[in-house]
Amino acid sequence: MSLSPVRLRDVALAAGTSTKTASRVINGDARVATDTRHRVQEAVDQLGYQVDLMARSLRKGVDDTVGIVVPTIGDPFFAKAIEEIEQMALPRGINLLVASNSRDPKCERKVVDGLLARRVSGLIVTPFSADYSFLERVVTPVVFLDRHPNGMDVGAVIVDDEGGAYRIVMHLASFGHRRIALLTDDLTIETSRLRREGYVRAMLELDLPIEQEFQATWCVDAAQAEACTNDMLDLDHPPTAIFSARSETSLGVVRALHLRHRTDIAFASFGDFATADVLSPAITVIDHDPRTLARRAMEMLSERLDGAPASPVDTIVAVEVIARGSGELPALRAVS
Amino acid sequence: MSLSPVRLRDVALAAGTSTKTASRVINGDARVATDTRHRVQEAVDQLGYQVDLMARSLRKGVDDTVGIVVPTIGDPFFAKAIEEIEQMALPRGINLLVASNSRDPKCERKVVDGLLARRVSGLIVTPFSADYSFLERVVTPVVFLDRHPNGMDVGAVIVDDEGGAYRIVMHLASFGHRRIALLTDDLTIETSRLRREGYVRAMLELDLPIEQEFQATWCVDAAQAEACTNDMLDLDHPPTAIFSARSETSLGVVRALHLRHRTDIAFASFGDFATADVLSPAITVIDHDPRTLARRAMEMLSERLDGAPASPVDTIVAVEVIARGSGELPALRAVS
DNA sequence: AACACGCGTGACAACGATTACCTTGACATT
DNA sequence: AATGTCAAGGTAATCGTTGTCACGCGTGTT
Repeated sequence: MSLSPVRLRDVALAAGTSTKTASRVINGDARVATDTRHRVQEAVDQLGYQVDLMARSLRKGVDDTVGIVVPTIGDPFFAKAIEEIEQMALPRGINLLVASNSRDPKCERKVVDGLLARRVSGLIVTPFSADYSFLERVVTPVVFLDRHPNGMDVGAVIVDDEGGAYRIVMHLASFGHRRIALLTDDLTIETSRLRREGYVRAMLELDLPIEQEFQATWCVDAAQAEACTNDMLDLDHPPTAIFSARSETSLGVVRALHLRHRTDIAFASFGDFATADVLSPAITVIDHDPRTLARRAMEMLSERLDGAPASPVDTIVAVEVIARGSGELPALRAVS
Repeated sequence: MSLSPVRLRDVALAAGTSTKTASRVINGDARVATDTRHRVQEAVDQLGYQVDLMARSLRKGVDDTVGIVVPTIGDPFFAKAIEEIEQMALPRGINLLVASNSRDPKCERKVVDGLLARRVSGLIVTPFSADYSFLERVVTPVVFLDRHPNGMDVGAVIVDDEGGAYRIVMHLASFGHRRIALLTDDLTIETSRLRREGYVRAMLELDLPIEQEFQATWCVDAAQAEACTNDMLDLDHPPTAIFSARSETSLGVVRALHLRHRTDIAFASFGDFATADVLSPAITVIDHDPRTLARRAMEMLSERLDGAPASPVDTIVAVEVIARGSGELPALRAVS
């Protein structure tokens, strides 16, 4: 029935000690006589004993496990982040519980509660749009990744969304573009909102009009982004440059431009993607590496696990523009 | 200290029952009077009680958790597979422990042992190259995904690697190619080996020579694939068509071809990738959907959890060739 | 000589839920 | 009326490990 019928008591019996002493050996407690330690070690090896982590966790009150919640696991950005965190956790003997909130606020709370009920020692969460204030009453350390939670005033590990967007729009404009379109995901998502703010700031500073027709602010996937791009290009006065605020939507834009053979439209993407440098023209992007973000988050969580208090200050990861060609296409002289 | 100071005894106390009855209500046992059930329910809601899953798991002997082990989490193929499994597990209240074996046989055993020590109720494993015979003595159900384990004679959920590779090579040949190169990952990996076998079968059947110079059989990443492609193209008699047996390596091939502006070389990839249909020419691929594979694996695991015995028979998922252009480029007349 | 102290160790009680087993009373059956 | 059946609920043991406390012993201190 049992996974392995070998219990600590069996080890203790074989070594001729009490379970407590065997436990000490296993936990590397220094206060054990060398020869006793030896006998226990031998019994462990011979019997093939393995701790029952469930029992350990119950006794200790926490589980050596970190939970991570992201909107979608399949998104390459989050997949890479998960990978990085797993790599950092593994050597410390920490396991990773992965869950997605499925971009659904209802699901979101349930998923986090489920992880907490499992007594994870810590949590890394990319919030979607649920209210997270309930976490204030929870002692489990939580680090927020990529966005701030609603209803909670706490620091997060984020990238410079606003600044990056601002810079890339300025970049596009420096090639003569005045009609710059914006594609974003759902604006209730903080990253989308901030990137839009960067876009707006740049446009205002440049004294360029923010046309309603050039604002596609609800593209949740590549297909929608493609449709929106097509719509914009069909306008009487279409944009000459496009800024897509997310890798996923960028795929849609690229697809639309490609199918229409519009190699004259300038394009820049917030977020790199696999073949961005191989397309013709190669895609200019703002690189924001999920691994860096993840690493910072895990470091912060480790500190919290060691007792550091939650910081109200953000950790902001810088981003950089990678010019590859698509963002440097000049604006053609206006037709009108 | 505790996550939530509310224990089952508190609920029982508030409802005026024994913990046993409260437990019955929580576990949906029918043998509870409606009004008692009501009182307990109320106490649960009011106190905000949540089961301690650690305690439950210790008592029950298993944890409502499924572990998944893949070579690399960041690989889009496995990321999608993980996503699918998580989506299937969530509604059943099953959590997902994700771990990677880091393509390292030493790590592999440790990772699986760690998950078993956690008393997961089941395991889905994409084996790398460790010996898995130790699992024969383990009662936890394990389903193998994408490959068979070494040292164990058991069914797995796999795709038709050999057949798919065979078909795509025949496809390339039907456009006049005789000099067809092969790029694979490490051949100790079953998928790589089988895809190579499909290639070999096709070549033999077509009576085409299998040139050593056209076999790059150790491309673990895109960079190596790119280098190998460049080497081949620099040969005196380079290939006119290339078959890459893995998405990751395909990215390298695409990069090499693109940078050399070689739009004359035919190319096909085992495994689709994000912008394959947007490149010029668009990339012909063998589509093998990670979600389908994952779904089958999870279904099989569910059956095993319900007591079904391990099947020695494979579940083979069919694959299909998606012709997009790059694989239909004709062979130019030989120069010699 | 009395005392405190550190060390190695073990007995025992948690941790919080489930489960095997038991009691009780209501009702049906003979 | 006696008995059997079954629903509803309780008691105490238990899952495997670790923390608390106490013990015996040798040593250095006063």
